[in-house]
Amino acid sequence: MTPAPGRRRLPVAERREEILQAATELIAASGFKGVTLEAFAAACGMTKAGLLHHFRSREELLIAVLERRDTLDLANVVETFEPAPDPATARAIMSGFVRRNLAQRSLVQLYTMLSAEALDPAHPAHAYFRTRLAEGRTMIERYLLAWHPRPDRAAVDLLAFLDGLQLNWLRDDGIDFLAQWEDFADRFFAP
Amino acid sequence: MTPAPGRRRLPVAERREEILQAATELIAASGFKGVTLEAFAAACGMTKAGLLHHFRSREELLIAVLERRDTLDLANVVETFEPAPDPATARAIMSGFVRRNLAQRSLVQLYTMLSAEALDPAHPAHAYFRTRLAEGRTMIERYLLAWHPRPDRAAVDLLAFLDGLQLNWLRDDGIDFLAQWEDFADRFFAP
DNA sequence: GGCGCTATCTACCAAACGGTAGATAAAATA
DNA sequence: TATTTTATCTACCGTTTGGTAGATAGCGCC
Repeated sequence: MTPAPGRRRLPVAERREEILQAATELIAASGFKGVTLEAFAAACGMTKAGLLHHFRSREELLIAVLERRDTLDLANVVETFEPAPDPATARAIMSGFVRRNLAQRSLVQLYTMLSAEALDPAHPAHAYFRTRLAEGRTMIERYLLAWHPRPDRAAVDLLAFLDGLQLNWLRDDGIDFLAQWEDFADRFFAP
Repeated sequence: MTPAPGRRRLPVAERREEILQAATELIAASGFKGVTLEAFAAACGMTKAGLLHHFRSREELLIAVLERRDTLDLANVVETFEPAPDPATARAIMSGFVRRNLAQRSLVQLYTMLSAEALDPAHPAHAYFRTRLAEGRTMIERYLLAWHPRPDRAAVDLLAFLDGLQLNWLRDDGIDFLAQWEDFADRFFAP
């Protein structure tokens, strides 16, 4: 990537971050199965061996990518749910969430591709996604949709629509994500 | 698979069909990238070389799998759309579609995993899914939802919800697909 | 029963893969 | 400047991969 004349030596934290960023983009583009160690390394101007000095295996790199996204993204969302909001606030919260996703297309694609790959029980991230997504749904059901007559059904409804809309938006960026969301929300949060 | 004592010789059409069925299930379980030629072959009790006698490459096998599903599944749906139905009929048609999908979980998983993999422009099935899904959406928009004030938006809404619900159902089969669908339909087809 | 066709097999190959071992060089410290 | 530390590299290994070449055997037809 950089026109390194020979060898570029970075402090550990910095190099790790650089690798994780590059890996995130690569996985977003081609899925985890679709990217080789060599490719991960080349993307930040190193060799396989150099990368493996920071992550002991390709699989460990994947886990690190996922955990990084968690710490970056989840922390500031949790407290938003206290106290349990009314419908209008819930809608506003979700709209904020939608808007943030809209601005991070490649990250959305990472999660979409990976979580589909990981439907296979043999996939290294299978367990991660199972628990991660179940937790997310429970949280939405308990806090965000506490006002709803059937929070369990509603949570599945909401997540299904958002997941599906993301998927279709990734396939065809002509889709007006925000407008579609507001349409849905009009019905979903109606009295 | 079969306890073939030595060598099992089948008529071409029969063998091709057997291979395609097995491949469909394997891809459904692990995605296309996740299954090797050897695995495809072994699943119907052959060797790689034997399989490659029927499909010249692994990629050609994938295309054949997709085209087979098209011919099996699409033909009898098209005429259902003539003439353009009213809302109640449209809902009934979609319910039928949902019910059929429910009965073919592994086929649904095949499409879900593959179409996510194929978000990568370098994927062998990328073009296939782009055109296939766009056509489907157009058809729904023009015929099935002709009665709707905004058929374009509605088509995206409907497909997004169904895709997302499928995805979540594959992740967690505790989800009551049919009930969720009827919930959604109550709102979607409301006056 | 003998013959031809071809579906299938055994054996192999080159390339790509994840990962390891040991050499090298860039900083930090003294 | 000399020494230590360690981030990075070069070179390699064993395995798995998609695919090929040529031998073998099951079936239809005379």
